Amino acid sequence: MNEQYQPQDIEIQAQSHWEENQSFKVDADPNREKFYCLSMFPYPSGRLHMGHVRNYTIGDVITRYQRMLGKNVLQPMGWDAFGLPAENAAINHKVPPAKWTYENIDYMKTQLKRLGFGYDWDRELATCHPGYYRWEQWFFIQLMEKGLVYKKNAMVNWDPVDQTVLANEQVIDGRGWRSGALVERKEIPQWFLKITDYAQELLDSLDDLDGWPEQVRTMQKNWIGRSEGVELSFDVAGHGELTVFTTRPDTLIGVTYVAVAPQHPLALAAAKDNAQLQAFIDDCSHLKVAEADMATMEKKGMALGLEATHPLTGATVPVWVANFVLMDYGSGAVMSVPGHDQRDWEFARKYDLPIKQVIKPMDDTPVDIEKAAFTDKGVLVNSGDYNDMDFSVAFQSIAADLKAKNKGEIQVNFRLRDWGVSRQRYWGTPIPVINCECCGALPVPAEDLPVVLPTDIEFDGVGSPIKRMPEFYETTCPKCGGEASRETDTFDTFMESSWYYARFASRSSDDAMLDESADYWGPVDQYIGGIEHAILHLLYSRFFHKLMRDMGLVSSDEPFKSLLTQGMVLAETYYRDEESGAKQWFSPQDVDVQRDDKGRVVKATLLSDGQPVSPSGITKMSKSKNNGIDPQVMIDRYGADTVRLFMMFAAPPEQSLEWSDSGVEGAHRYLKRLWKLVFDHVNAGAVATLDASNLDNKQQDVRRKTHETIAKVTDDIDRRHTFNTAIAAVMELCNTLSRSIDNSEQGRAVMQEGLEAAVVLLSPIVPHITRQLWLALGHNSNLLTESWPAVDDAALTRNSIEMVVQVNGKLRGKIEVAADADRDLIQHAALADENVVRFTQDKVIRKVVVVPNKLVNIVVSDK
RNA sequence: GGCGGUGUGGUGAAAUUGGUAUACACGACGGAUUCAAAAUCCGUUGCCGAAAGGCGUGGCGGUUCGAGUCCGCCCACCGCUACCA
Repeated sequence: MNEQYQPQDIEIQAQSHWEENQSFKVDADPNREKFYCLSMFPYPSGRLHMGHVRNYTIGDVITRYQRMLGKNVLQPMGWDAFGLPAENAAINHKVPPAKWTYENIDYMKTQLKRLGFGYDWDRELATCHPGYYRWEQWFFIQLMEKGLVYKKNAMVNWDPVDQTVLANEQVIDGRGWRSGALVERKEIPQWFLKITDYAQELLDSLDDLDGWPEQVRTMQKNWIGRSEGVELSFDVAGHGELTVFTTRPDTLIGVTYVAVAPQHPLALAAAKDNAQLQAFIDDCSHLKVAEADMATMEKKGMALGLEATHPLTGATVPVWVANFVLMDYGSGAVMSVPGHDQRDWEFARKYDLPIKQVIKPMDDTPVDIEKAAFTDKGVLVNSGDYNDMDFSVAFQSIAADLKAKNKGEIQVNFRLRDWGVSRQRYWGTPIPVINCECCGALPVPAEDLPVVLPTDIEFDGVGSPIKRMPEFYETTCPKCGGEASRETDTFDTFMESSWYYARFASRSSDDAMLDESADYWGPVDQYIGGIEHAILHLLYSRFFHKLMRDMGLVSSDEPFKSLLTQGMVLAETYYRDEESGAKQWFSPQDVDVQRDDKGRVVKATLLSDGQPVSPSGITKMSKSKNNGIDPQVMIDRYGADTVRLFMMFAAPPEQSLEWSDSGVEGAHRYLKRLWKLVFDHVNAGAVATLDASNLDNKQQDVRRKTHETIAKVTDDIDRRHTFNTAIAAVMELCNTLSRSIDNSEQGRAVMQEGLEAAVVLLSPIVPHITRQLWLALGHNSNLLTESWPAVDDAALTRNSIEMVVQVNGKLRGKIEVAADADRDLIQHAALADENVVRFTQDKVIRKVVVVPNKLVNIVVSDK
């Protein structure tokens, strides 16, 4: 054993050993318990970032731990390879997206291997490979045939200069990011998947996902947004019926106007001979199609000059157009009750529309409807026959009256909208559809799949190149044989990431999307990824899984049994103001920080010129703030184990993690100390067999610490996933061991047991150094499959326990009592404690609370 | 705007079921070693106070023998918001 810890040598050695022995290759084996551990696959952006390192370290730790429990463990890795950044890179660097993507994959793969992650690389996949996306095309065709797919017009952000559709992130302050042109909203035909058909099931089965964080389930529940209400219609003179949905039919008598979306047929019709109205509608077309922007913009509207007849009272109310009503959602129209809805109230105030109170509080507290809307449920007033009814009675009787008049009925509504999967982009899976003038939109016949995306192209950012490639889109109709053209839109990349977990399990299936091993490995036992995916990716995957189930491809109901959502990786930011007024951002690694004698930061200067820079807080590592730390630099400097250890130690996985150079050095220092501790022990010669019944008190204390640590670390890794406290516990054990050097025969045996425990417990986190230390401690077995250490309960027993004594809740003393002491004895000892007496002697003792094994609280008051 | 989360020493954090607030680290300070520095090792380190003791988990209030933890209101910051992945 080398006296110096040399991470670069031992890590490369360990990694080639694993590679040569195919240590992480697995096959389905029905006789063994399986465990499928999956981390969200990366987008191949160029280099790994710290968020990847964190995500994949967590996954690797869990994988290695589960393997040591004796399970058949699968941990695959692949590439979410389609997407917008490849198109941006193509524009900026004049590299075709495919070439750029595959080069990135090659580089990032070497990085993942250098970090020691135990993946079964035989299962690697890239979603941009036709062998992968052909099954997605096949699946879409099955969905078309089952009627789960339809085409309709939907809104996009349109750049009139670049003649292209923009993603929300490409719209900056209402303008196209490249052209600077004012972005317009435009309706174009797009494909949709009927996720709303599964809304109820997606909601119901959330209750079964007890391995998911409560917050993610809540977010999904709110996103699906089931509500019970009434769909009803108003007659609009000369235009027929206008349908609206409301969850508050009890307020129906309080309707003072109705509002429609700017793109609503009623608004468009009214604008034909009203230039002002047309201008307003045009103005509304310069809005981003993002929910956040819609919700925070100024609420504006205009009267259409149309009147709607109230379905119950027969009164007429004006019809308005309002910019906050969404055409894509519901019927594109809402009824407005300014008295009992805050947004309606503000709108009514702004445009002088009447506000009518029809609900009062249950307890008759006065309400001033002139100051704000009263939005709570209550009792009806000013509502004729419905007066004095409470919410649920009013709900039912108004719904019944509407039904009797054939004007409405009770309906369940979901906030969830169908999933628009068309993207007007090049770098994605071609939608396998042929458009024929005679026969309409038809699926590409299964035997013609895949529809391969041409990769030998020039990409200039003005539209998608395949829209200009007749050799791609010109084809014949599979039905009539006439001239037809292919769809040139591609799929939303969420399509690829919605089923990759299942494909990993049946990676070798050549003639089907999935084979029977999808059911051996699935569902995923532990899924790990960023919290930012809490809604969309995780909901779409759950939807896809149910679609695949209903097609007989898998038998489980849900794709991911347990979910761990990891926090972001943050770093300090530093900047200088430039003359242009812009900020220049400096990498934290180029900045020197000076502290006062309390350790507070007083000054930051740039290493290169010694001049000051301004700190600007801690934010997510990003290119724009130049505060990303390259994992590769850290691996080269300290080794993979140090990076892994720091990542796991700095914060619990679900919280955000702040990068700290000195924290990394601390992690490295600890590994050096551990190495030295083992080296000194091994160097002192052979070790006798442990005789647990023949130890002195100190040896028993050390041994107890060893077994307490095994219990704590097992619980932390297995149940809590708090790797930071697991590491802290092993550090404590090492501190105890290094302070208790005992060269007696049994002292050395206790040390051997303690060091072996530390090495095995840490092995999932720092697999390279522990492999070497395991060998040094005299083992030639494979640490990867060594069984996880068991707690010896006998080692945990104590003769006496320390208990805390409080007086009125304040700590006043500590007492040592026998482990089996009864309540009276404990109380007696507590009251007799010298310091406790000082605080009780002039007082009256009101009560004594004894909490076994913990504390005694003596409640006193003045005489 | 909506939904979800976070807030504890100089810093990252710990306290798992309402029971000793600050484990484990980082930083800082003091010391040993060294020609010197780095590295390493040892010690001190929540705040106020000479001490006794008091105060202290974003703020205000409540429940309890006892609250970082439970309840109510408020503040600040972060994530998602349907075409970023």
